[in-house]
Amino acid sequence: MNKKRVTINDIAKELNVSKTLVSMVLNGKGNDNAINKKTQKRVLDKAKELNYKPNQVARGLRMGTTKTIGLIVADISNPFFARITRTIEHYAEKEGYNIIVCSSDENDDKENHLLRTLINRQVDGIIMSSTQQDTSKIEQIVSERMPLVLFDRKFENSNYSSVTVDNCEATRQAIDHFVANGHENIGFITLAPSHISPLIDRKRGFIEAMEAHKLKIESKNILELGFYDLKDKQYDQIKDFLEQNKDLTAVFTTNNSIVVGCMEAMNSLKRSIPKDLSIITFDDVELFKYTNPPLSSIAQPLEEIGEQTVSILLNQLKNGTKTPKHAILNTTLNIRQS
Amino acid sequence: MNKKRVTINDIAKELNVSKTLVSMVLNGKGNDNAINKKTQKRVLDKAKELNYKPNQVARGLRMGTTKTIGLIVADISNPFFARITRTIEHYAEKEGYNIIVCSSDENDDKENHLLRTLINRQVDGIIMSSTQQDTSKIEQIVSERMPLVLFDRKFENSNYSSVTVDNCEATRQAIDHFVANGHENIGFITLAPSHISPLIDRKRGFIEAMEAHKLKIESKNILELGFYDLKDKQYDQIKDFLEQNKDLTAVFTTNNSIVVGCMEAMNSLKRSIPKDLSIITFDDVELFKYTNPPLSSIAQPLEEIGEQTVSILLNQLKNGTKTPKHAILNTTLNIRQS
DNA sequence: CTGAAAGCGCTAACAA
DNA sequence: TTGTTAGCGCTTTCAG
Repeated sequence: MNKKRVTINDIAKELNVSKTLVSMVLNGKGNDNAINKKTQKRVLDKAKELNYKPNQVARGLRMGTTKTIGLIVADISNPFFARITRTIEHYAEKEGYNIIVCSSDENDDKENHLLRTLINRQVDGIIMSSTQQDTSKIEQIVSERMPLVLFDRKFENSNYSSVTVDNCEATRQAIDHFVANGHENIGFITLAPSHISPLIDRKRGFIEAMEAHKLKIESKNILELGFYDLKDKQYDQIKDFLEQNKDLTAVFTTNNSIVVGCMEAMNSLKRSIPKDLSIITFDDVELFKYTNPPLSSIAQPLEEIGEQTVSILLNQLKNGTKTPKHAILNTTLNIRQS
Repeated sequence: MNKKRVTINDIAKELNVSKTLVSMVLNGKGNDNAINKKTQKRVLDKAKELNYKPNQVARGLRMGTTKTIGLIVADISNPFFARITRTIEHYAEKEGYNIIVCSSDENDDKENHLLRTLINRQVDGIIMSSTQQDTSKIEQIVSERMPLVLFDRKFENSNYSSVTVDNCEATRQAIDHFVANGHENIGFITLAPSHISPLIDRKRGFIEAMEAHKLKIESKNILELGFYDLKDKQYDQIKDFLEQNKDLTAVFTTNNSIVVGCMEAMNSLKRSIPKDLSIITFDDVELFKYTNPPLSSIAQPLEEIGEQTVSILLNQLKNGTKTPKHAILNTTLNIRQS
C-alpha cells in the first residue's frame, strides 16, 4: 500500500503534463477538450497504475456539491423507517448520492441539531420525517436554497414538499370494516400530544367514520398514551384501559408499538383476540402474518414512499424547482384474523 | 435568508481582523492564542449575527478528516442490522461522527464498489458486515491506514478488528436444550454456500453438539437453502424438506427469515408447532414473543455489538493502533413455546 | 491540443 | 495580541 494518497498532481508530474489535463481526462471530458487519444490513454493507465482515488472532499469543496443526502427519522431501528431508508438509499444511489442517516429520538432539539450538522456538512438535500409541531424553528435553520422534503409527517400548508399517505381515509376504511362486521363499541388508542400529522389524521378518520355510522364517540373509549412515556408506562395504561372497557368489542391502534402492548395486555388479562376484542392497527409488519392471531393492519406503500421522496428531492436539486409537491399515496388494508 | 453562504472571510472583513483570528476564536482556541477577550466576543457576536455556518467540507479538506464513518451492511431494512445501526449511530454521534449507511445486498461487487465510494469520500473509518468470502479484494481496495472494523461476520486470521458473537457455542446450547427435552431427530436449516463466518460457526456448533450427544447426523436432516435464491424458492425447499422429514421432532434455523418460512410451511402442511415440531432460531425479533407459538430464539447483544464496534474503531482512529482486537460476545437463549 | 493560475473555505506555521 | 502566507486536492476559465 502506498504511504501517501496519490493525487491528480502525482499523475501529472509522472507524465509531464498539467493537472488540468489529468483532471479533464479523468472526468471524461477528454474528448470535449480535444485531448489526444494517446495522452488520454497514458493518463488513464497511469491513474490505474498508481491506484489513484479521486478525493471527493476536494471535489466537493470546489464544486459546491457533495452528492450526499441527509436523512432524519425518529428512529432508524423502527422497521417502518428502516425499510423506507432502504429504498431511499437504493434510489439515491442510482444517481450517485449517498445517505447520512440520523435518528432524532422524537426530540425537537436533537432534530434541530441534526439539521444544523447536516447543513454544515454541505449535504445537497435533506429528507426528513419531522418530530416537530410546526416549521418555525426549521425555517430558521434551513435556508431556502436547501432542498428539503418531508415524508410520513408533514406540516399544514408549508412550503416543503411531502410524501405521505391518506391517513384519514385509511383509518376510515378500518372502522368501516369493524362496523361491517357488527362492531359498535369501538375503541381508539393513540399517542398524545399528537401534534404529528399522521396521528392527527388518523384520529380525524376515526371520528369521521364513527359519525358517518351514527355511532357515539365516548371519550372513555379513546386512550391517549403519553408520547414521550416509556414503553412500560404506556403498557400499564393500555392494560388499565382494556380492563376498564370490557364492553369494547374492537379497538383501533395508531401504530405498531401500541398494538404489541395491546396483545401483551390481552394475554395478561386472559382475554383473547379476536373473540373478546378485534384489533386493526396502523402500519404493517411482516411478522403480523404469524402473530397469534395474525394481525389485521394497514400497510403503507413503503417502496413507493421512498421512491417518490427521492425523486422529488432530486428534481428539486436539478431544476431548482421551488413549488412544493405533495404526493399522497394509498394504503392497503390487510384483513387477517384479529 | 441570505443569498450567499457566509464564510469566515465575511466575518473577518466586517470586523477588520484576519480570518486566522476568526478561525481561532470560532474553534475555541481564542484563549490558547491569547486573543483579546473583547475581540473574541466581537467575533462570536458577528458570527451569530451573520448566521455563520462552518463549512465542514472545507474543514475536512484542510484537516484531512471528515468526522464521518462509513457503514456497510447486507441490508439496512433487516431488523438485526437496523438495530445495530441505531446503536452505532448513537455512540458515533457522541464523538461527533456521522454515519453513511450502505446496503451491499449480499453482493461482492457492490460491496467493493461501496468500499471505494466510501474511501473516495474520505470517511475516517469503515464498519462493515462483509458478504465476501475472504479479504483478498478488500485488502486491495482499502489501504492499511484506513481503520476498518468488522462485526457479525469476520474472516479467519485477518488483520481487521472484529466484534462477533460465539455462534458455535450459542448453537450448541440450543441443541443441548432440544436434547434435554427428549429430542433426538434434530434438523438443521441454513444457507449455502455458507462462506459467511456466523453460518459456518453455527453449523459447526450443530455438528459438535450432535456428536457430543452421540446423535447421528444424517445429511438428509440438513437443508441448505440457496444463499441467493429468492424467498419463494427457499420457501418451497423448506416445505419439501419438512414434508419429507416427518420423523424430525425439532429443527434449528440459522436466521430469522428461514424461521418465518418454516412457520408458513408448517401452517400450510397443517402441522403444528411445537406439537409436531419444535423450533429454535438464531436472532431474536421483538415480535417473536407474540407469534403463534412464541418462538424460542437466540438473541445477540445488539446494543453491545454496536458499542464495541464503535469503540474499537474510534480507538484505532485516535491512537492509530494497528493490532487488531477481536471481541466475542455472549448470546442469550430465549426459550419460549416453540 | 495543452498549461498557468485562480480559488472553493478553512487551518496552522511563522512573523510581526 | 494579531496578521501573512501557504496550502489541502480539485475544477475551471482563459491563454497560448
